[in-house]
Amino acid sequence: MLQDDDPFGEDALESALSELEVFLRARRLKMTEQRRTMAKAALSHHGHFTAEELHRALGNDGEAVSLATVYRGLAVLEDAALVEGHDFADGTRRYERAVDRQHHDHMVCVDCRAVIEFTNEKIERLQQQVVEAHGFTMKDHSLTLFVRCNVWRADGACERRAEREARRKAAGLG
Amino acid sequence: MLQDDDPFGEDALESALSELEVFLRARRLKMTEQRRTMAKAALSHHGHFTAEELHRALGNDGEAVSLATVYRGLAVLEDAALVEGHDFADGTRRYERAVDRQHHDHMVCVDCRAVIEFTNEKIERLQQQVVEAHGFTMKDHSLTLFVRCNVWRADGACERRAEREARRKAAGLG
DNA sequence: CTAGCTGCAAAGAATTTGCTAAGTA
DNA sequence: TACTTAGCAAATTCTTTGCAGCTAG
Repeated sequence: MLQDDDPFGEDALESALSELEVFLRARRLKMTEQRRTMAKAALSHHGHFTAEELHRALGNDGEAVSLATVYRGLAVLEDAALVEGHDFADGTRRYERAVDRQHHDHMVCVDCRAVIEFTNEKIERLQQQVVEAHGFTMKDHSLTLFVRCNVWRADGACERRAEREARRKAAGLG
Repeated sequence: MLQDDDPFGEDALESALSELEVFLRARRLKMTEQRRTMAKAALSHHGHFTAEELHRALGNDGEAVSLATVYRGLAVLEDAALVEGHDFADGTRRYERAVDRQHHDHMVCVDCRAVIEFTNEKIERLQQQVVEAHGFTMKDHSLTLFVRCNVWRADGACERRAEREARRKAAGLG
């Protein structure tokens, strides 16, 4: 799931890593092998990933980092703004690279859980206006559109849909 | 937390309950004392509440419903569109009445966790346009603006802020 | 050296589920 | 009566934490 192709560039990665070092130094935290490994993997990955997935990916590379450390490390990387965490209302937090990326929002397919990104400047501006109109300060915002991506109708890409519905039905509740 | 004043009206509540009955009948589910009790409490409550809170509220009224049943019941009420569930990224699902209410989005204060509602037609329309432009079907959407409501500066209403920060600091990562 | 880190196993919080008695249509 | 529920407790899932030894600065 985490891929080796680098949509980011060797140099960009290097610069992000030194950003991380600056961040760590500023709070007397340490640059460890694990943090470096995780940062590299997280930044090179394109798309969203969970703690569990990052953990598995590192395990496969023979660069194993314990799951607890992955959770702690992701918190650090998020604080350092190298990654961004999202809550897509399915009980599992998802992350994505936050450096060298423009801001965007998400659509999540309720069938197959695919995540589609989009940007809309007008919406951004309107959000800011709403917050200001109340006299508040915007710290963050999260816009997620839950959609049916309809892909399954064409080529079965939403195959997980069937699974999930079967599971749900079997579990009772109608 | 759940209050007895009814911002909803006796008759509106009755009509919502029969809506629920129709929903249940349509899927051969049963109208039980617990479901009726929960529906009443949930609908009469104004503002957001958690499963835990609803459970406690019913317990206090001497109308005890087990926590498991509250969870299952909220799922039914949500399916029946009597309540709406939200995920404000703090690990606990929150609900609110969904009948006789216009759609709205939320601002959540990152300091005191206060929830402020707002509506913005323009944003709604733009969201719909985005989804359509991709050929998807909108099933739901969730827009949450995380803000600093600044109230604490004036009157201390955001006092929980201090608590939370202390806890966070004590928990390490700091 | 020494504060901070890691791995491990255990703890936690929120939510879900299996099972059996009980209730509804 | 037949099928859906409720309550309870155990199980799950994701995430956090305590602790003892390890490591970077």
